[in-house]
Amino acid sequence: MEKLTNKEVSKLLAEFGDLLAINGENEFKIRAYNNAARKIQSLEANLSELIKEDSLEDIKGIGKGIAGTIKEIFENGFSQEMEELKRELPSGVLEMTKIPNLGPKRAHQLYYELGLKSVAELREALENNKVRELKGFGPKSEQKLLKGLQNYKKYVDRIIISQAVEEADKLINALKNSVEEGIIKNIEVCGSTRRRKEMIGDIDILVACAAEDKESLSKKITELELTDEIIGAGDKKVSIITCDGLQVDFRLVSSEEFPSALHYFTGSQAHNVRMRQLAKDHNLKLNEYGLIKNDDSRIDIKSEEDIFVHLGLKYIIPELREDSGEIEAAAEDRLPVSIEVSDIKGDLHMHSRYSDGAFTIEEMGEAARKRGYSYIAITDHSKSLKVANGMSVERLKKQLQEIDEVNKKMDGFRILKGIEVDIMPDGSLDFEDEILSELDLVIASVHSSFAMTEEEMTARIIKAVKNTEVNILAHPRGRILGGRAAYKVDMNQVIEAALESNTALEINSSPHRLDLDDKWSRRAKEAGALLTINTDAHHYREFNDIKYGVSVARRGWLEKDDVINTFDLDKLMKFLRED
DNA sequence: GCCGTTTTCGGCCCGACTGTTTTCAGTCG
Repeated sequence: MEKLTNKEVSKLLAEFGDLLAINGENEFKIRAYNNAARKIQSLEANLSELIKEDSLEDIKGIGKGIAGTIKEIFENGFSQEMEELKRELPSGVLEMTKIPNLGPKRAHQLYYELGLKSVAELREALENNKVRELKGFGPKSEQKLLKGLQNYKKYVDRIIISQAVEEADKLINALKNSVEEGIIKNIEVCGSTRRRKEMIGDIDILVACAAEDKESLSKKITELELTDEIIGAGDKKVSIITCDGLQVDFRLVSSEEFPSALHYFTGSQAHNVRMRQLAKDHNLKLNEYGLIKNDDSRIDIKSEEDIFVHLGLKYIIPELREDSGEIEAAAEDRLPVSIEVSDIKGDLHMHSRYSDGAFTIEEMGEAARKRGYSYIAITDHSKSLKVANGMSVERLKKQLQEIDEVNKKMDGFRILKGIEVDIMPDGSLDFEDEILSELDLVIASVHSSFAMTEEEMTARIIKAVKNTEVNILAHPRGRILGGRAAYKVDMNQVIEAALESNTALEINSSPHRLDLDDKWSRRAKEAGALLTINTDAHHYREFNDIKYGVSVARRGWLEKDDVINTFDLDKLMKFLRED
């Protein structure tokens, strides 16, 4: 049977939790399942390995019961208890809980008191005013649910991080422009956007202002041109849906509360739960308004960092706040010294007009030099990638001459001769080794025949990685966010091969790829492999995407020395010349 | 269901907003 992925198991556990909730089970039991689902989702190791080692119960939050359920799901593809629950509850009831403002309790009521088994039946009951007769429902609930029913599928599911950052900037500027200067004391995007997750579900914006301005500011938010629908609006919290179908939550606090609100609102939820427990252990209470002692007096908090310090921790950057070991590491002073954009000395993956780029070699070089880089590599596509105007041997040789010419004009800056060579289905490369050996740097990547078995694809990629001419494996898993799933490949084996053959694994900074992702980057580092963060730019504007790649690296616990393009030119060349 | 430098039983993060209520439950983050 096909192995289930961590993600699929996580989804099943969460679904189990939802089913239990609809059935009115103990809320802490439900929480345990949801907690376990989150743990599995953010797990680095592969579940099948943990099952083999019988070490599931080592994960905090997973005990005998849930470990048993996971094993059962793995062996049989389903859990007996879950199937029984599903038999009791039609799938439409679970679907109902996806409608805004309709949770498990009310779904339970609708099913057991009105016998509603599907979203369609719910709609009919709402239209016939049947629902308002239930206890706890009324005419307003009826209207809200009808509206939610229209929209619940229309809303955007998730957007990529770059879109979220742009959208947040737009909203922040729009709000700033709608009020007098000085009203907004501080404003910051929080949530998963601040943690720089690769995909974002909704946007959270924190605003500091004076108490007397809260009401008018709340009103301003609901009146923004970008606001399509108001979900809720109080003087502390406003939730809207934008014209693009994106949910945005605003929180309004005082300047004094801003640091603790910033921490709270940045999350992740799992990180916050741990931090609040930790506060409790210190006989304190942590919430969005501050760190509060038992006698209700506040501890003076000037910055987010102060919160960590008061709880005996080193400062944890937002990218690491996922409850994946950062709190323990902060307590023991072994957090990584996270890599920063300013550590990057050059970009080793980009395209010029020789293939599918928009600019000449000189234009790309000049733009990179202006950015403050000390080197770049021009890495156009090889011949078989016809859709991207892949180069023949002759054009490659012409390009090498041109790079020599341009380098003569560049002072204190170097353009490396590179190529992005296709990995053919049999694992061979699209150019002979003899030609590749003339280059400073060879990137290998897969652009065709994605639908191979895991064994075939793994063998294909490992063969390329082990070729001594290859220095970098680009976008190793081939995924396009929101577009194409990663091809099937055993990354653990690829990482081992990269380590043995001194090949760097790329974090491709294109916000559509972000490949490797945070988890695999962390895994690669732990295995001792080296990485490289590049933009794959086809336009020099895309050099700016490097920040997204660096965010992935930060989320993956990477430090400067794990990434070859933080090296100065001499050290980099030494790495490239080693086999 | 999970967990334990006071515990194997009795807790489990904390708060905002809404609608239905007359003090609160449900939903959401």
